[in-house]
Amino acid sequence: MDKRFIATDYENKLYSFWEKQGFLKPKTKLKPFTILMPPPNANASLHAGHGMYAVDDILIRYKRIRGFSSLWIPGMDHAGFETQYVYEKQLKKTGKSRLDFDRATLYQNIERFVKDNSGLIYQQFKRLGFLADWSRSVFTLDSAVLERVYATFIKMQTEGYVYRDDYIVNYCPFCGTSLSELEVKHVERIDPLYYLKYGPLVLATVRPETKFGDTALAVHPKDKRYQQWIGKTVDVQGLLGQFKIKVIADETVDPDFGTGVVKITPAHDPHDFEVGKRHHLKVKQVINRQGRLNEHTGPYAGLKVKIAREKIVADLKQKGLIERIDDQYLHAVTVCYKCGRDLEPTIIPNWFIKVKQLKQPVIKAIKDKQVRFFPVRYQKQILQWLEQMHDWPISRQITWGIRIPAWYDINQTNAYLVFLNSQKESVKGYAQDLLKKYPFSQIEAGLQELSAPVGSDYTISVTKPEGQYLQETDTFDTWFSSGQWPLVTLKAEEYAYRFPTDVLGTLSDILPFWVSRMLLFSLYLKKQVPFKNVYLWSMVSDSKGQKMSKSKGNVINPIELVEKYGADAFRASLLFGVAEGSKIPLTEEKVKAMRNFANKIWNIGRFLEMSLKENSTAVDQFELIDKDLKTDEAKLLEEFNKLKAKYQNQMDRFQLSRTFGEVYEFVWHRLADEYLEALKVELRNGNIRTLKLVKNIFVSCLVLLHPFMPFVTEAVYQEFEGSQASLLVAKTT
RNA sequence: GGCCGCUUAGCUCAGUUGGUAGAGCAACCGGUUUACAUCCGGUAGGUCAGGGGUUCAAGUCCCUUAGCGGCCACCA
Repeated sequence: MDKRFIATDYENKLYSFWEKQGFLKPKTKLKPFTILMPPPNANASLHAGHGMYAVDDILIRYKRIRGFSSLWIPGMDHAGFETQYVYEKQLKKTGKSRLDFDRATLYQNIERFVKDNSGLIYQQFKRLGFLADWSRSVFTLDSAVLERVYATFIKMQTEGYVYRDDYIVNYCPFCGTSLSELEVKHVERIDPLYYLKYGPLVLATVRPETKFGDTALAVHPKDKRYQQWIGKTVDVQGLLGQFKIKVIADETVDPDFGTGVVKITPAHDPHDFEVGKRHHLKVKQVINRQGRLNEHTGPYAGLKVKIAREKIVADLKQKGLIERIDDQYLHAVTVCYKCGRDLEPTIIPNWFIKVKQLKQPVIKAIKDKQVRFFPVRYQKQILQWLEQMHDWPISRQITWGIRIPAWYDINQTNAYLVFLNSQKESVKGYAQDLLKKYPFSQIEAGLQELSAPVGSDYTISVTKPEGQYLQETDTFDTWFSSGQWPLVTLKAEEYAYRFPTDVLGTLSDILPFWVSRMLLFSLYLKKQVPFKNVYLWSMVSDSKGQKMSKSKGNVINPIELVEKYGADAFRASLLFGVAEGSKIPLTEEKVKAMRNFANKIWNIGRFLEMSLKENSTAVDQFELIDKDLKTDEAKLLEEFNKLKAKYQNQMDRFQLSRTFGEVYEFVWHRLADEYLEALKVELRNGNIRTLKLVKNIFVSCLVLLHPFMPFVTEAVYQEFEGSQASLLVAKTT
């Protein structure tokens, strides 16, 4: 044995050994243990956060050693929004944009882009030693997944869970899609607050450019200052001339904000949209999806929001319609979590899932502990989130994803269409007008976008119906398909045996997006929870607890660490001394410390191997009986047995970090520092009585450590037992 | 504003039903005739955020204050 454990000499060799031995696949006819891997983005490469997938691997190996039929099924996610964003960024470098392509071509291009960039992450997972059954990998755009997603959608449609409605969504004009409430970020910002004169009243707003879409003014019903105006109509001098507007009373108006009077713009503000619904106000859109003012805004039509605002403010000032400006107004703005730009609340017809009934079984299952959360505090969080979950908008205005299988008869539906004509020019307009100028086939071939008004008839079908039908251009929200992950990864015949699966290990921040949706779909379609335990981990951060990001320049490339210190060291560093559910600071120092531990394990093995060899004749003849143990020997054995009992107990409760720490402590500071140091003296005196005992204890420790540090433990074990031996099937006490 | 969590050695953090504090890294002193210097032995360093309470005994339980963080809601 070498003086040191050189990880790179062993890792690839051992991994292919495990592969050849068939350890990536489960043994049948044993108690099942199943984990579904959270599918990483298909075009992703390994980042530090993926390191925590090691948690799954630890459990898979632990259970395998304990005699379970461990199965870890991997997969990849098409990650609609994320991927299209990355693709478009790259496209931009070539001077093009998605608008240069028809939908079908764009899809194909992204598909090729993903194909070219995928697969790398599995290679990197293998370097980390993951015992997943790669042959069973599922991609979220595989035909089996599509079938499942369509079938679910059709079932939901049939059972009345699907509807279309105009909805005010957070629309990102830059990314060209609406974002769910979970995908928006709130940032605090100082903006000017304008006090505008509306006839006899004055109101405060940060968005004067939406004034053309105002359909009411509102005050608090108990506000003494404005009682006389409630229900009345006031005459207002505006930029486009004189107009009348009604004053309404609504409880949600904060009398302390500004003057206590607010303008209601249902088309461009979520709160106003709700108020508008309550008071049956007109919805008047004045900003389009490109983030520009539209034809209802007179001279401002065509201007981008920010520029329009400046101009409008200037004109208002000139006309004396601004009372004052508070330029130190601190408020929260919703921005796109992806590109960081201001979102434009916009009315867009959307597809929705009614969740009121669907979520009830989920809440019940969680309360009944059919699913358990580790750490437990997340149980409360997900319950809180479910309680106030409202209807789920499942449509996204992006191309990369599963296209909603709804078809519109274009002669009956006056949909808004955008397509590229045969000269590759962009044409926009309503179907009825366009069909007079262009043949249907040209519209169909060049189609980029279709937006059918709410209430349009549609046909749900996986294939195109007979006639002049165009398919919905919206795709399903990524989580609509990945939410059905547990229902597309197992084979039909496995459900009786492996479902619900045992553990879902994933990042805590996708608890609402993913975990809750999987529960929802699974309980809806299978009447069962998809997994019994949810193990949540947090962000891997830098040494100061800050999130790694390119802009901060604190990104650590895990593969570099693996190359330098070994996969075991990297894995262990993410577990050692980390509280379950807390942030996981990753530092090179820590990886180094764990590399040292791997080396320690190696050298304990080396020492024992050398000692056994030197004294082989004496050792062979000597048998130590339990009752002959001296106090310190008995004590060591007792401590080890205690550790082992604790180990099992804690591992089953997912206290991985603590368990690992305790084994570390025992192996290094107890077994090596104390016992082996004492044993050295004995050996010098030719006393070999405990050598076998210590070796057995050490090998048992290797078993305990194996899930955490698979490579070094297996390497040492093979030094003892030969190159075909494996801890994964070792028979130890 | 609602719910949850955190505050322990210079840094990052452990500390399971309450029994006078630990690890890793960093620092200091000493030690290499071969298991490992990726090591061993030792030293220093904490009024366990502040205050109050329960108890024979509190880092650990209860109340409270402050600061930090997470989730949610609001934000015209």
